[in-house]
Amino acid sequence: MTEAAVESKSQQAYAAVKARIVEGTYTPGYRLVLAKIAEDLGFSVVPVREAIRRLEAEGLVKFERNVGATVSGIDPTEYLYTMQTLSIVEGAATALSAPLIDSVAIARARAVNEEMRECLEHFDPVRFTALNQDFHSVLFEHCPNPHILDLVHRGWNRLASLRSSTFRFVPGRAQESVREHEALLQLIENAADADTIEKAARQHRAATLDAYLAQAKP
Amino acid sequence: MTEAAVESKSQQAYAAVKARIVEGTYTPGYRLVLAKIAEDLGFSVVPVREAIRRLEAEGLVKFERNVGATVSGIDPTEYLYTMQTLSIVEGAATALSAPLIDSVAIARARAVNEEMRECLEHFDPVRFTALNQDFHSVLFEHCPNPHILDLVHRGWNRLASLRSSTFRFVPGRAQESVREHEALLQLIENAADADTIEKAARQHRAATLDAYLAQAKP
DNA sequence: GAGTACGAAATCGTATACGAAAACTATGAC
DNA sequence: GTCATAGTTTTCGTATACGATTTCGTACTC
Repeated sequence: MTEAAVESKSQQAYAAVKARIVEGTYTPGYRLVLAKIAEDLGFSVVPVREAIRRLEAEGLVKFERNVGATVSGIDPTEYLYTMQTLSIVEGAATALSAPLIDSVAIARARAVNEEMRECLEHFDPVRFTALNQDFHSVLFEHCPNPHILDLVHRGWNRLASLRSSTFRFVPGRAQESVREHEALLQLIENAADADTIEKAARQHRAATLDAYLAQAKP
Repeated sequence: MTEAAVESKSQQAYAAVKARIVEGTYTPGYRLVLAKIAEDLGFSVVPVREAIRRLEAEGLVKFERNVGATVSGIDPTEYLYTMQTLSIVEGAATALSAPLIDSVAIARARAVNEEMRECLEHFDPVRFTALNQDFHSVLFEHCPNPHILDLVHRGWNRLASLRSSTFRFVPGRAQESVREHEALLQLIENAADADTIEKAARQHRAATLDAYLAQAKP
């Protein structure tokens, strides 16, 4: 079992840079200099370049010809686009998954949601965010269409790069979110029709966007 | 006006290979050898490799470590995933665009659809397919969310690589499609509510998938 | 004749190198 | 003090080169 299956360097570079973006080491606007990253990782620039372009395709970085790459993010318009798209694909993913979710998974999701409620009391927004992803991951884990699941994950990644920005935290929204989770679980338990579930899931995401917009406007 | 704005070679390579896939020169399963393509284009392998990886990210080619790239496609399961996803994103794109479509665009779309009907009489499936894209492009051209539009285009590209396969042509489906287009235009003209339009657009794509499945099963 | 082992060829993955474009800096004119 | 300009530096884009891995063909064994 000498099983190597070493990742290619470009793959490693991809994972490394992505991690730094998602965890917030590289914040939006950060200039990604190929040579510098290559040196950090001990690779040459070629695999690093490949990694960066892949991240560009996923929307995590912005690449400008002969200038270089920067961590993308920020722009409220972009946030709107991403949330709107997520609303749609998450709605679809939930509706497609719902009939395949068994009572065990429901119980698991409910436990996660309960923990989220506790996070609110102890004011732990970081853990709350992580649990929120867990919650939805449980719902989606049997999604029959991997393409849609992939789109969901891409959206999450984009949002992750904005984590510490002002976008995420709107007063009162978190409490509402926990309530919506429970309502969603009940719809799934009761085998509500796909349309109803899709609409509820879509609304769940849309409400977060609306809360942000309402706060941002005035 | 010496306006140069030369495309980068990797960009040219991307466009060239993509075109060959979409137009059917490289059919699914075709082995894309970096060195060979590079020689054809007169570039070195580096930009070609970059282009191929970009196409991989879009799902047009499949890349295997230390082995190489092949034009992807075929698999009925993959077709199902793609069509299902397209159904969702096209539905959303149509619903979002509908309020922004003016009567001029409607007339244009209707003219295209009329031409599609004529194609059926002269049995010109190639032109029919092209016009079909034109039709939907008119509907989407003012789509307020570029992310969603991008997803639509990605789906189209995937399907394009399957063009000459059995997937596309199901007896009678084309006639139905033209009728559905007209119905869709009327919904938009009458400013039907977003839900109705979304459902109709979604169904339009789903029906093609269903027709294929019904034919494939028995 | 089928299957295995080994060697040659093909192809990929990555490093290094260098020309080209952009960004920065310093200098000078007004 | 501001703007324009020329020179320097940084960083990217691509070519070339070579080691690593896989594939293919051939010979050999049973």
